[in-house]
Amino acid sequence: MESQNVKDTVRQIFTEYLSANGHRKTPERYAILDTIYSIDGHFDIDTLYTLMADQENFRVSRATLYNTIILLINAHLIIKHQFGNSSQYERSYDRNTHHHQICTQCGKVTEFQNEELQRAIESTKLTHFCLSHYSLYIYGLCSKCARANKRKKKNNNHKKEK
Amino acid sequence: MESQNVKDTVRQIFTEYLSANGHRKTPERYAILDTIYSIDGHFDIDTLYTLMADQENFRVSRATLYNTIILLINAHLIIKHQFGNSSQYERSYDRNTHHHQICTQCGKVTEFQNEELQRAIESTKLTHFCLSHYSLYIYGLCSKCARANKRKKKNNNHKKEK
DNA sequence: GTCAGTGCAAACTTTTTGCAACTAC
DNA sequence: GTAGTTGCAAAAAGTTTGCACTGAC
Repeated sequence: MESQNVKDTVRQIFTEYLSANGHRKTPERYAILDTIYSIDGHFDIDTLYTLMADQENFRVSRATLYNTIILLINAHLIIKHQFGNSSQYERSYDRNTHHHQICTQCGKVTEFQNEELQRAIESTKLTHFCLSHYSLYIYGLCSKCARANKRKKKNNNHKKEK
Repeated sequence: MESQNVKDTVRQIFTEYLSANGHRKTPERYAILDTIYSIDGHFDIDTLYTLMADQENFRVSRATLYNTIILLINAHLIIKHQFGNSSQYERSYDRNTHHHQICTQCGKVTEFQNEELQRAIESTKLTHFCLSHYSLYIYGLCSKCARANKRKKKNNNHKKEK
């Protein structure tokens, strides 16, 4: 789907959500949705704030960002993650299901897809629970940090031998 | 394994970790480890602080709790979760692998086990990444909230009909 | 004796809240 | 016109940091 089509579609979904829940269709809300759907990958509130402040887009306050984010989560247009210190968000419409690898050393987050895993999770029978979405976070060492550690260990051994 | 045995074992693991990394074996650190290993399920810093302040155990400051928690994570004796506002922790030694269901409405977190799912995740081939541990969070509605919503919807329909 | 670790309070970061002004309906 | 929204600033909540003191080694 083309980028503009996606933006139009999510705007429509958002409009329906706002109407259905008696919320107003303010220009701020649409500007925020538009900006979010022009970001690839994760973002936090501060990044979004700066992005909207810098570009000619639209100037909105942090409070409005937080308010709108809640609406967008409820409208299933974005999902929230909590790795690291601040909350991270990502758009959820027209994006492939993916999982997250988080390096416990440098904090780097990478995404990966795995259909088999996806199937396994989605076909899990849950008791007393109605699934909406899920997040799988895999923690460990990225190749860069693993290599750095190896080198460090080697150096330490050399020191000891002296 | 008996509770006391577990506590002895983790204390030993912690001792080895501290020695290996040139950290001191302070009474505060062991008191914190002991308290954590007498808690079932999740806890946050504040809960731990209150628990240790109330009981005769040992009085430690929040700063020390944060410091020690980091050591315990690195020693693989506890793992960190980030649902809701504050970070949650749980002991990881001698506890069954489990996944988390989080109600998006009331925030309640429940654990469940599923060996098939566990196998699927653990057998996933990762590229450029060395797995240490993982967390699967399933979001949705708990049965209580799902029922409450149904009732609410019904009432709204009745109102509209008037 | 030395320096890592501790307690305390202050600082910092992220998020929430109260309130006056604004505007979508 | 009115009530839901916005922006701002203040407050709250969670975590980190600086510093003097303590105690493990």
